[in-house]
Amino acid sequence: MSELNPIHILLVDDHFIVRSGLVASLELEDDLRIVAEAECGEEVASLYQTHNPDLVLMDLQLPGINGIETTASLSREFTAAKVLMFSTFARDDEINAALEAGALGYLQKSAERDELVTAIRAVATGNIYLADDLAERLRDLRSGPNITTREREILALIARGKANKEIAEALGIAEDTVKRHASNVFQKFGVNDRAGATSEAIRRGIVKIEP
Amino acid sequence: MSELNPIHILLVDDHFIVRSGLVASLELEDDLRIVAEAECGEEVASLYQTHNPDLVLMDLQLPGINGIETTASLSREFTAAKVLMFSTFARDDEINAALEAGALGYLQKSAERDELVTAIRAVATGNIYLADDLAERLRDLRSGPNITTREREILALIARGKANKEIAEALGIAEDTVKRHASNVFQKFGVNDRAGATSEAIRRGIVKIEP
DNA sequence: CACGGACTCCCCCAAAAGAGGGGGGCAGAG
DNA sequence: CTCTGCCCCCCTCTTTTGGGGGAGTCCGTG
Repeated sequence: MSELNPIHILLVDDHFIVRSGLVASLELEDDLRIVAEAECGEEVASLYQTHNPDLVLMDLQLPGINGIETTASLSREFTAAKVLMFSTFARDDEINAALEAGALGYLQKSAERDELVTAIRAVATGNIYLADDLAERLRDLRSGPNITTREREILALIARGKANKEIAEALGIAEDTVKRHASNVFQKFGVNDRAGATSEAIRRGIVKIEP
Repeated sequence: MSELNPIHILLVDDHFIVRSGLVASLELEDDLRIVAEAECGEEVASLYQTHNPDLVLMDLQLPGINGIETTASLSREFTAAKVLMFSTFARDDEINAALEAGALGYLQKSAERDELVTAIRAVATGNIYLADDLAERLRDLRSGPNITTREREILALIARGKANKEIAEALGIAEDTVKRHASNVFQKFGVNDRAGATSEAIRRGIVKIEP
């Protein structure tokens, strides 16, 4: 809280624009000090060790190992690490994954400066920070239907246009079983065909889409 | 190029972090001057009129009217407006839409500072700026399969899990016609079922996904 | 005007999908 | 130990899908 004991921050973001924006904004607060910057997840561990920051402000979208994985491995290595995740989006599954990986807070990049500073101070002192609306959505997610790992696998293949028979062969199970899983997913999603399930899966971030 | 004739920039971005980052970075260049900032598309027109900037640096993702629509209406009103679109992603369809809306350049936020400055100078003097890889992808897109409006409509309904019969009723056409359109789309996409088509459509940005 | 593209509809048909109904095994939690 | 959730398999059934053929209109461009 005072200049005598500033919050040391390790910044992790691959966009220089964002880094310079954060540096410019945060250095206006005399209790915040950015002591190191990383451009990718790979650099984080060693920078953490040398600078021992009070808080890691981490972008979720990072090239290579992403913010979630970085957070997870950082938390494993340094259990005291306090991570505030910082993302362009507020996707339910990402928030969930970030918190499970050990992040203490999740903030959208659209957040105002005040909120950012509040979140930093909260997380640096070991509190959990989540904006109201995010907290609400997270509750919905946790109470919502949970898709099993097997169902995820089938879903991923369905979204890639695979037929039940192909999926069965790929997974080494009977086609009937694939249909069974698919039906269960449809029910959980409240849809009634694979196209609808595909949309849902992509929307919920269960299935990633890439070229 | 000189301090006597700096490039006046209107910045449009809803994220204060990005704005302050850009201000911090660009003011290091003495031929660049940010003369105004807008947080949303609605503010752009009047700010443009009062400041008459040489360049508008516009974020594509804006709340309310997005960067593309804003660019389109700005270009209509002020034909001399030079817009450099600035986006987190490099989605083919967005690049295409941005250029069609009248933007002279498209830059990813992951761009380095050098590239940003280069792009700004290029666009401010009326040139078109597109990174190599983006230009290449754009060519692919233009030469690639073009989906007709009717096909888009059908695609959107397919992605929402509608059956052919439902789509036919919704559009007031025969189910056979829906199937015909669907088949054509499958062929154009190189997929063989509606789930695959849904993925493709979402990936290409033809179908939007929202809660 | 002729041509191509978009849109429309018709027919047929094999294959797949989706919704039921069974049942069994195996883990972890209570 | 029982119960629950996940995973697996088999069956039947109806509906949907997707591919093939052919064929008409309308519209804009060359």
